[in-house]
Amino acid sequence: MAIFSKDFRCNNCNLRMNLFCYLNEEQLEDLNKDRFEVHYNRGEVIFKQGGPLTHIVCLTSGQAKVYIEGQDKKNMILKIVKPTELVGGPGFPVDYRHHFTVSALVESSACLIDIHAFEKIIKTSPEFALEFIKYLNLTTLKLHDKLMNLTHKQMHGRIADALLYLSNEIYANSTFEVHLSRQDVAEMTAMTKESAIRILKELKDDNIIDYDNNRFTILNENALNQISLRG
Amino acid sequence: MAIFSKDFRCNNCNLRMNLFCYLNEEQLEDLNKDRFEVHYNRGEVIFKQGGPLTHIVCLTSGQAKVYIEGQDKKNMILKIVKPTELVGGPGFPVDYRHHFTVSALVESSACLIDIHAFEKIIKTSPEFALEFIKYLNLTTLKLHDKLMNLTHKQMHGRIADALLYLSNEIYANSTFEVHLSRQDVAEMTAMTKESAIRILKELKDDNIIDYDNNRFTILNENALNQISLRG
DNA sequence: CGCGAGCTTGACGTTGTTCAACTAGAGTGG
DNA sequence: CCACTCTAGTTGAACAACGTCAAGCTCGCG
Repeated sequence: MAIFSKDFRCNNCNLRMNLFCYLNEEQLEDLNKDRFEVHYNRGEVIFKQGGPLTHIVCLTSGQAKVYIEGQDKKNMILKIVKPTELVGGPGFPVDYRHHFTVSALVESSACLIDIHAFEKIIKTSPEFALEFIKYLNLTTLKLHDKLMNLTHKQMHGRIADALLYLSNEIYANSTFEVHLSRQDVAEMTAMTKESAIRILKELKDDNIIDYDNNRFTILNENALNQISLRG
Repeated sequence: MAIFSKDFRCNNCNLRMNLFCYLNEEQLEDLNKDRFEVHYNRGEVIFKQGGPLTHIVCLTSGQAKVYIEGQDKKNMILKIVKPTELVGGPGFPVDYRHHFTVSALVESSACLIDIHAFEKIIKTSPEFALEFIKYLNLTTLKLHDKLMNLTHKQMHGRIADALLYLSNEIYANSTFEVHLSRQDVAEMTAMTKESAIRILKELKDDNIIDYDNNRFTILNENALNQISLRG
């Protein structure tokens, strides 16, 4: 893969996040020194909740799930990330620890940027800092949405949200094959896997969606939107 | 109040948030030009969800509630703010609109800083920018907590959380008089006011808390912590 | 062929909401 | 001063939503 070639550098990286377009050549060159690529197999942990936040991660290929590990195996999937999304970690610069776990859903690779180099860039590029603040606030807005949806909607609405999220934001297609287990779907929607299965089946019986194993098709997006809205 | 005196300026403001200690005299002087105080009566809206984000607000006296207005009057109180907390608004610099409403729970006053002046400070002071990022990430971490608590705990645990929050973080006292209605308590804990009332009564019957009207006393903090942990 | 992991289904009990009724206190107008 | 109304608080009963538990299923793999 080109990304692993010897003369590959941030400057000519076409996988770099749009956030980094606020940096000049020199800054990118600087950044290039303190980054490296890592390859992950399916299921492998990219970074772990509670572990030290030494690098900012930018997914360059594959797909990963970001989740908080609660007590009694009660996890909560915050989002799915795809290239070339940054996975910062809110521990920066609070306690320099990770507050969620990220694990690869498929074979993936990621660009790891040294946290101090990242901090230096923020300090030297005000435009970058502002853009990073924008990114953080966007994340907060999505969290607000998630909070409202998960606490105020009942299961049908929550499953509808999850399906629309996958279809629209992750796969950009009404048919898609997920790399998530039923348990994962449950952890996205704050319910038990049994409930998730039941609601999915109901939606299938009502001809709103169809699926076979992990291959889903949204047959009636309007109906799904209605269910999402009604809660 | 001294804060309204004519020669009152950011430089000698003892109400200024610790965030601003990263600014020098000149920057504070600059900031001083683009700020002003506003006084609010109980119940008045300081800024409104959906409205334009023209100023960053820093509460200088009183107390306010920050809440998202959902459909069908299903609101969610995100937090209570007290002096001298900043209430930024995640719309900055995303869409320059407010994404939650802030209203005064008691007579309050706030320092309103022009959003462009604030943006300018971020661009001119890297230390301030980094500190602001830290503040944003702390907010995100608290949101994660809230998300986990509200989705994975049942009502007793959620009420316990709310009481501990008020006692420890807002009033710093085991006895406190809230300016919240039962409906507000319900909106903090994502349940109906009937349920909130029932759980509060149960806790009172079990001698874990006591209350008369809006004056609460935590009698057995250990028990409350246990309830919070058990979910 | 047997094993284990993930998936599925049904029965059942618990949790939490809804609805309706009742109470207390604060304001309002005659 | 007394109705009257309005709002917030409270309670109980009925009901729906959701989780738990247990059983059976499928499929890939050794």
